[in-house]
Amino acid sequence: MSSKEQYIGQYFGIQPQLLPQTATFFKEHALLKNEYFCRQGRNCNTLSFIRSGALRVFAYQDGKEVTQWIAAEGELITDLSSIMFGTTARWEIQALSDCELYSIERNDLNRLGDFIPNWPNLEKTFISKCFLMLEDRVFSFLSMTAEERYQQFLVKRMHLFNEVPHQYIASMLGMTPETLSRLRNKNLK
Amino acid sequence: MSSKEQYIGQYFGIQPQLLPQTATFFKEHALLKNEYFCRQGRNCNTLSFIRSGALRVFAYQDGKEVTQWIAAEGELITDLSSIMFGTTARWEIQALSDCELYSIERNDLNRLGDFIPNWPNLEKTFISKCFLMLEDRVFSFLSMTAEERYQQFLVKRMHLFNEVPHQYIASMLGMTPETLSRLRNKNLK
DNA sequence: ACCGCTGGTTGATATAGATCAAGAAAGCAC
DNA sequence: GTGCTTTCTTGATCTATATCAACCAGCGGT
Repeated sequence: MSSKEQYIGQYFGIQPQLLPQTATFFKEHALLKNEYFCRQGRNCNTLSFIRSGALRVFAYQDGKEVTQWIAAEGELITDLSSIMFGTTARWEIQALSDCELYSIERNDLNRLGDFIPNWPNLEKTFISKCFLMLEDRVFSFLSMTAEERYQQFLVKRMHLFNEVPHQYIASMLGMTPETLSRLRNKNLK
Repeated sequence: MSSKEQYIGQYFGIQPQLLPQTATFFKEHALLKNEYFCRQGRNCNTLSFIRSGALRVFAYQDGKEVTQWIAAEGELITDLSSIMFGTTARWEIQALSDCELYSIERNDLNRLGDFIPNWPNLEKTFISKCFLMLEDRVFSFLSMTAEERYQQFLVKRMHLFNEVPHQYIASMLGMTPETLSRLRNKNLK
């Protein structure tokens, strides 16, 4: 089984015998560091598995960039609003390093249901899990201090510290780079 | 068309001719103030439209109640994890006032697809919208002050101020009741 | 009408985290 | 390797918001 089939199979839970056919819809595609996967206000018709590299999802607020999310190897990246509803993208998505992606276009995505019997359910399951993750994230802002959010991040996604600039991690956690730096320092001792 | 059919039709975008059949799955059911719709750690097998009243979704953190969300008339209430995946509920959900609900049980929900042709898609659309709402909420914590979140809440859901205790609104917005009180006071002048 | 309780307001003080500024380190191009 | 740019760290100060405490108002029950 190709690496591409493995990624797709794991993520969506597609039956092995359907994997080869499914995989043909996903094209390999590369992105150089700093290239944009998607621009706010334009259409984003692509959903991609990240085979290598990392991307950040952000938007401008009062002239500053606010990082909503960082996606890394083994995860999916897209602008959900655009891919689901055909609206213009809500987010800027930019490569933080050179990326290798397996990408499917919106019209092909909508055709997966033609031969994967329970596709709409798999899709529903996938989005539900994303929803639950965001629920946890909202709760973390309601109930945790910056330090606690940092600790939680350490446990869940420590590897990102070696892969992406810390300033973006800080923004994603809702703190300044200075605060993140001090927390790191404090926790080393 | 009954009020029940209207609620359901509006929310999920079900074709008019299927509405009567769909509506039979939703039972009217009442909840008294302070009664629990769902308890954390137990199963929550119900999804309900709120015909009247309001409920709050919360969890305990360090002995304190943290309000994740308040749902009011015209909205849906459930524990998504429990209803989707059959897990135990992540949240406590309690009636803030006497409530009239239109409720469907989990097994009936799963049977709607038998006669509503594009049901899985309608469900997917519904959850996607919830996801986008949470995305905005996360962004509000990353990029806005307590005062800005309050202002935004005023525009979107001002009516809740007359319906539920302010302390829960404060918690949901990520601030203390004292801060909310001061912001309200400041903005009246 | 009165009592109690829950929720809201107001003031005084404390503090987590932001901001501003300067320097150090780490990447990257040539 | 050298220099330039970007990122990270550290320190000093400031500020939004939390905390603590007291008081007040409204409402439901009797």
